[in-house]
Amino acid sequence: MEITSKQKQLKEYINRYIPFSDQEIILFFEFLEIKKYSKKELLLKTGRICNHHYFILEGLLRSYYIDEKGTDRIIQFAIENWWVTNLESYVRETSSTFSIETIETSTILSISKPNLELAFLKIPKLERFFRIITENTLVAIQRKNEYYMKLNSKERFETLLNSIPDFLQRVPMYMIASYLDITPEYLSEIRKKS
Amino acid sequence: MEITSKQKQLKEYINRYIPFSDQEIILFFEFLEIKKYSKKELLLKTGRICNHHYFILEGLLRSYYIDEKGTDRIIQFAIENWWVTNLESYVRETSSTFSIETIETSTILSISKPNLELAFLKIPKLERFFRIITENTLVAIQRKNEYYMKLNSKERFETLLNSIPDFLQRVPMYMIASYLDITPEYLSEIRKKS
DNA sequence: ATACTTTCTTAAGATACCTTAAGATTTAAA
DNA sequence: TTTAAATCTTAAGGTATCTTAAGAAAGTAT
Repeated sequence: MEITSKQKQLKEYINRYIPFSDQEIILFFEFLEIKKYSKKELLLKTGRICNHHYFILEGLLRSYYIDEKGTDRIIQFAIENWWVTNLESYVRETSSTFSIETIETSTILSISKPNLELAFLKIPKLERFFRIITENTLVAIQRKNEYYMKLNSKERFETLLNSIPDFLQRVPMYMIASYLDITPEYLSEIRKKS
Repeated sequence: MEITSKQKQLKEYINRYIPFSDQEIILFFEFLEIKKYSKKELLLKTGRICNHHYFILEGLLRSYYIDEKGTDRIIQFAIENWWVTNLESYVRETSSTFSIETIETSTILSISKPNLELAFLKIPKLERFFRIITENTLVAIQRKNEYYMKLNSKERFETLLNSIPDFLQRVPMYMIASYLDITPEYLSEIRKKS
């Protein structure tokens, strides 16, 4: 049986961490759903329980909440070949404190909690794989914290651009400001000085 | 075979997440080392590769680094029944960007990376257990981030005291200030106002 | 008990970043 | 092509928090 290009993309991603055969990918794919989203569609809404893991085949998402003043606060961006979820809400089955929304038109794979549990039984290697990507997520979050503590706004901005250069093209400045936890006005000043 | 009180403590902790029999605990214990540390001893030093997971049976630790101005910056405290490591350093085998040190006299279990891999083979359930505690760590870090973004210094201080009330007795103020990412002088002002 | 070290406080001046408000520019819609 | 919506910039005044420096209080060792 031939594998599709989307299956191939997922396989290449998984193979970074664990060897998976075409057979295993095809088997895993049966537990997944695929869906295309247009701009500004919600995958997860604040207040709901998150019961999926999402894998971005194509596109760009943001996780954010709206603070008491009504301002969007972006917690995280996510691009192609990233897994996204609200792990706290997923694991504890508590209502999510943030939303996940597309910034661009995006193609997303998703797996529900019951399906993931079934998949763990059918493909035991997956347990290890999900431990590893959870570890990686943790490392990424710790990195972000670290550079937040160590750097001032200007340095945070530069670090972000260095790590994902095409962000300037793909994400509006005011969203980058929100992610950096500064006002758009102040980001504008910072950029002027550079 | 009777289990020791330390084995019992670990068992009770693990049983919060996964059922483990006395037998399994005794088996797992063979992969662990136990050691007593006095105040201000290092478990992990900046620059070294972290190749252990640590479990605190008793005592209090901090993770911290020293910034370019020579000031200690505390990333995390950890108390009884917590696992501690530098996961990035452990997973990627890169040199650690922070140190882990005892604040109080502490009794610590540790497991080395090779031993943990062996233990995964002998006790497959452990793989799930470590996925779960990694998830929990991630949730805790995300929580901390969230309240850092949402709250001002005074509110952060109050939140910390509410979550771990005996911290005031166990940890000096200047360390709490460091953890809250403010100066001791400013923390002093905040507390005066309360 | 005395001296030494660690921890905590006070206060004045400095700075990073925010708020508000308005206008300029770019992008999308009719 | 014109209009409306979204995004970005500028500037003035304000606030949270820092820096420096010094002294007070508490804890520990001789």
